[in-house]
Amino acid sequence: MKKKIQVHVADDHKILIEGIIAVINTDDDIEIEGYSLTGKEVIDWAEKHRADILILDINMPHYDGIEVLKFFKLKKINLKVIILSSYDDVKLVEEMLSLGASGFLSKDSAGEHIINAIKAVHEGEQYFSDTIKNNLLKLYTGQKVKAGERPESTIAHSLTEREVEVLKLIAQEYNSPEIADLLNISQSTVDTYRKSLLKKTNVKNAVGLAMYAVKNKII
Amino acid sequence: MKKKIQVHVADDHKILIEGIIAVINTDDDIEIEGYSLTGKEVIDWAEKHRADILILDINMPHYDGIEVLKFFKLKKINLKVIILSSYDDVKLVEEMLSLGASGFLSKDSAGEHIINAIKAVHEGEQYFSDTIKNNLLKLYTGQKVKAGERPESTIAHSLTEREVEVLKLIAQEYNSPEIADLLNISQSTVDTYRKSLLKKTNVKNAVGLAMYAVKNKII
DNA sequence: AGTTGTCTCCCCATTTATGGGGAGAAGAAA
DNA sequence: TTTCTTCTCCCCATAAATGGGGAGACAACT
Repeated sequence: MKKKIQVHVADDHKILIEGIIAVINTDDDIEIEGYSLTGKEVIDWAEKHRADILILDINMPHYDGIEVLKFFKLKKINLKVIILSSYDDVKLVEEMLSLGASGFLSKDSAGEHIINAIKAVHEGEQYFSDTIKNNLLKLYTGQKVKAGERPESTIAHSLTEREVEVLKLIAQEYNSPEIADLLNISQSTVDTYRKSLLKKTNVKNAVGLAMYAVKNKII
Repeated sequence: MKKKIQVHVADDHKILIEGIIAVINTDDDIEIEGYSLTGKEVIDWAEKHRADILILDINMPHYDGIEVLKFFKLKKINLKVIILSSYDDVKLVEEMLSLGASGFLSKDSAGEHIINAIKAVHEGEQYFSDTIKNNLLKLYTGQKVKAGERPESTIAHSLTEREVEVLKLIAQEYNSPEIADLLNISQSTVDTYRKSLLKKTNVKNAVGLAMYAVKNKII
């Protein structure tokens, strides 16, 4: 008998985990190795255990999916990861690809796609659910992409370190005088960063910057 | 044979719906009437169909759970609703209670609780999952609550409809002149709403308002 | 040696936002 | 009827944010 594909599931919503387990149990080639409810649990698990595939939610308490992927990269843990993302997370696909993710499943997609994703990724392929593919298309329309090239990132336009620092503080309701004080620079400098942040992120005002920070998980 | 309890499920994540259906199918007294993937679908469904219990996610595209409840109230649709909430939504419990919700299930809780919740609510009781109860306790610690009285809301201080409208627009990067134009009111009025929003939500500035809107799923 | 990027600071001006107050009209609730 | 809430608008003033420009110091890279 062929060895079954071992799958570990990480999501903070237990009901969703139960759903995935229920779906996976309908397939004879795959079995659940276990599950984790927080990013920390995933990291702890990964240090002592192994599975063929990890299904990973991005948005979890106590270390989110991105941090988990970074940890794997740092520790050179080689594990095939399928990202389970909600519609908002699509913009992070590139970052997650570069961090070693192999597949992307939208939570909107039907459970049956999980099976296909697991099998494809297990064979070494990449897998993107239709919803994700459509959202990616929307995101990149207007950008010409030559074959073999990756499109330029539309987001996180290489903000500099200092800009990110200022952005974080703006998103935490600090105003310019306060930020100047916290970073030990003049208010003029802070205002200069505000201007460059507005240009680079292409938003209208501080509220836009805060929303940008949220969407790009900068805070 | 006793008639089974008919349940309709509304959530934008199909996998989660499948999980709930799988759990519910383990119980002989309950059966799934159908499901909806957006708030709009729920409203359309409610106009023509009926079930005993609706399990409703708060955070959905195209009319969120709150709006669905408001619609029910407006149309005097009498349907027992169990809210399926993620950890962030707890602060909205009071608002949803006043809108007629009968139960609150955390997505963190195990699937078995769904069965208990459905049966309790069907008997006319209220049901709160432990996670929700704990979070509510945290929220209200420090406030003395006399028996029989409802604690005063610490947040979401019953923002008025108009305030919520303005808040949504602020969180979408509109400034006061633009909001005045969009709502056909004077800029003075918009600024009055800004002030009352700042007081009620206890944040420092427009960025804080936007973050409040995000946290409370108002946008 | 020259270019480029980042960090730092300043000038100017205008527009927005914030903070305090008051107040009328309409409707709901007590 | 009186009270309360909500929505609407205004006055005042100061603080903050935005938009344009320039510019020096320093490190890294070509």
